[in-house]
Amino acid sequence: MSTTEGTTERLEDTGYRLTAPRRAVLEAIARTNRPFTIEELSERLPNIGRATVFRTIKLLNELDIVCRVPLEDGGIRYERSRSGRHHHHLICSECGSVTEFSDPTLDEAIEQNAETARFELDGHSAELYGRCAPCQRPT
Amino acid sequence: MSTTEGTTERLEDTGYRLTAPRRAVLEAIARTNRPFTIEELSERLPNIGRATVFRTIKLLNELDIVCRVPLEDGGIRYERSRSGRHHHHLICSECGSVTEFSDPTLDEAIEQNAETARFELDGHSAELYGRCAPCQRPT
DNA sequence: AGTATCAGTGCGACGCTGTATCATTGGATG
DNA sequence: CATCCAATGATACAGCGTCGCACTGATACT
Repeated sequence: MSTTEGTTERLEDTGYRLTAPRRAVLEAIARTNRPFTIEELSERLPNIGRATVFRTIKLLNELDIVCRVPLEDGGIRYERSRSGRHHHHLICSECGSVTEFSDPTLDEAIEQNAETARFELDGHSAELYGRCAPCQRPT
Repeated sequence: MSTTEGTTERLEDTGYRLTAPRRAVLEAIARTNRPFTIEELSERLPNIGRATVFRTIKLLNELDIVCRVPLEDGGIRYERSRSGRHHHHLICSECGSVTEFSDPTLDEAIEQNAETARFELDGHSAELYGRCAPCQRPT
């Protein structure tokens, strides 16, 4: 729910319009607790054009309200960003759950490598694939 | 050139057939020094079916002979893997060059995070985006 | 060497994900 | 409440990759 709250002002402050479709997308996302594809989201919003859903998610991604989650197989899902800031993902291949984490040590290791290579770092991504704790229980 | 050499046996040893199209793809890759898209590769091999190029690259990727390079914009390029083993990428958004690097410290930081979250790690990816040293020269 | 077998190929159709176009609509502002 | 232009919806399109299927040719067996 806090997703919808703080966000409406975010949109306005950034000069974007708060329209009915955008509100609908935000609400749909707030009601979701698992990573979703655009297609899934679009199906749950039959009155909203597919293109608009794509456009809205792209926008929300730029505003760090949702984040892109690249899967191991090359697929893409999205999830509402809990922290709203830079982070990495633990992606469970069993149940599909995605957990965010931040780690200064990890970020520093990345920066260190860039520096060594005299590489001017703009951004980076790091995804961890495997099985989350609940999914490790014996079958 | 070493790409073609060691690889032919790799294919045979793994039970795959060494066919003319696969040889052609390997040679084309050996002649390339920059990351490529399948489409580019396919254009350079007009006698080889597009599907076959896809299939071959998929195979070579599994054998760690080429590696997938996910770009910042979501696009995918491939590059022949120099090390043939686990590594990360420095991806220049200016010239598109891709540099491999390995760093035990980085890998360890990743493993540490997985452990903390009681996450059973299968694999991970880390991509660094920015500008390589030559591209930082004043315009 | 001759032949049988089936992995690999080529072609074209298809599917999925995302974007472009463009006429229409409806928020924000004064 | 009138104006303006960002945003929308519908649809066509583009890119990337896979599928299905008939054919071929590399490998193994005799």
